[in-house]
Amino acid sequence: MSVERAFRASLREELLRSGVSPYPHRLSLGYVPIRDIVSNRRVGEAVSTAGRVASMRRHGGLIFSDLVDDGFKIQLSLDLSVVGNERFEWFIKYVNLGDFINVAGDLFYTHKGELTINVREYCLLVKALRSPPVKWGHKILDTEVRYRKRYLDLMMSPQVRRIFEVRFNTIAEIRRFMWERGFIEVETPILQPVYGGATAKPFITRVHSLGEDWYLRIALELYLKRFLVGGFNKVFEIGKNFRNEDIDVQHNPEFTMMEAYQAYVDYEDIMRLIEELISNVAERVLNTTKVNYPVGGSEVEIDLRPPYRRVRMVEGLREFAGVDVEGLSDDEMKSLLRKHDLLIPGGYDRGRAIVKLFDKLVGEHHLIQPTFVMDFPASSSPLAKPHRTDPKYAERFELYIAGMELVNAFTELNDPVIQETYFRNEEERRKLGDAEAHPYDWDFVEALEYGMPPAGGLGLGIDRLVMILTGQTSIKEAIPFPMLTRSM
RNA sequence: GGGCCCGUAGCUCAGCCAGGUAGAGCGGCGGGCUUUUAACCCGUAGGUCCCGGGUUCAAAUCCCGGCGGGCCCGCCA
Repeated sequence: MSVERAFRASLREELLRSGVSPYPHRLSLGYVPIRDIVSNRRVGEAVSTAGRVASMRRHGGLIFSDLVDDGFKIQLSLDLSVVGNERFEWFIKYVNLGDFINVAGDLFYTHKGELTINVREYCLLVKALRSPPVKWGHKILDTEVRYRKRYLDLMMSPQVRRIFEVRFNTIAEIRRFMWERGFIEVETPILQPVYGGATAKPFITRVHSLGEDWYLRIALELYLKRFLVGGFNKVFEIGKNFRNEDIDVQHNPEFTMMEAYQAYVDYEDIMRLIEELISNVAERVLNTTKVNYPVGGSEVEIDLRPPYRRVRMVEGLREFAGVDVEGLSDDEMKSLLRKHDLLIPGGYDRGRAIVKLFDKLVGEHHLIQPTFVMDFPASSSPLAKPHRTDPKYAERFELYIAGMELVNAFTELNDPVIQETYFRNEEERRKLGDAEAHPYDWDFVEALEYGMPPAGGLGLGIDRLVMILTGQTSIKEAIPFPMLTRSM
């Protein structure tokens, strides 16, 4: 490596001495994207383009080379009899794999039928001091290198590039969908004096000018609801959340959520909104609502077309685990928890116990096709409105796909007195050892006291949606620069 | 927090079990070759064997500790 780098650095020096810039400011030969050239083949026509030299195959006085530009590739041929001896030799001496060049020439098809630019002129644009780690189109296999130096992963592998094209198209389509339905995209603070909107451990950061420790947000929820109080009826935000918890195949400490809140609707309306959103986005991004996803070692076809199955949490436990929690006494619940090695931080609570059992016995294993799990126990949902027919439950649901939780949504709690009670309960649980209990947010309660319209809201994990749409089982594959330990 | 696997050339890996001169292919560089596309042929350079300690005449190899990565479980939305 160091030998090769030194060699290329010496070429750079030679170029500078000879008055040729190894990093010119502008393209001297013009530029049409390779994407446009290959999609609009006009054989015989003169074209100019630019890109990275991805391969070279020399046959005496003829060099075939592949030029890659913005994910598209075209073959060049450099013919000694066309460019002349001097420019031919210069190319061999000074142009290496990984360099960027600007070329002008004529389009033709080779004997093998490949569209090729017969180069008349060329110009070096960038002298790369390091060569590409693998041949273009081949995957780097060392996962650590792929994550730490994602630019190489993107550079070398069209499949990896494709994942991120899907990711950013997905975000664009979500945005378009929400705008089309009249939602306004807003911004809320990432740095917050009180975190909230989810149960998670936060990152703490120092605000020097205030002399205070603040938090990086763990959710968007409480500030978006303040928009509802302020009179906005339909708002959404796409942004990063930060949760100071474990890193694994479904969790990255920094991850992307879309949250949306709509006045005058309930969680039933939100279910329909989500069905439309996800199927619409899949259709737009993939041209299909059917995706293949590995589940338990084999590919399963998942159909994102509505309607999605709706199942109450207690019914799910009955159907998939054979447990009728509504018929169990607290003592029976506790022994069931013990049997499955489940602990409840902050002490036993019937609602939380039901959720624990559901997560353990049902969640990942059974909910492969899109399924709304409805009606969580009220005590597990301090920001959701109690159920209209049974206040032991909350009007809350989660959407599961491929065993992953993608969406969490409620009919939003807008009674400030109940909200205050829930916050107090959470504070009590915190004192009893539940580090992830929801903090008390006085200002939010005060906002509710001014009146928040009845509303439905949702949070969608975008990284996980991208995993589903691209068939990836690790969230690191769906995040461009996933979090890894600093050192290498 | 627990378990399993991995770390050797730019890349992919062999060598480790059973200690004795650091290897191959690809890539790089030099040469040859005017229709190749994982081009081909000849030659050649390239090493902190993840780090530290121990055992030994001798450690990539055995032992201990650490670091980094992957996966599974626990915890967690």
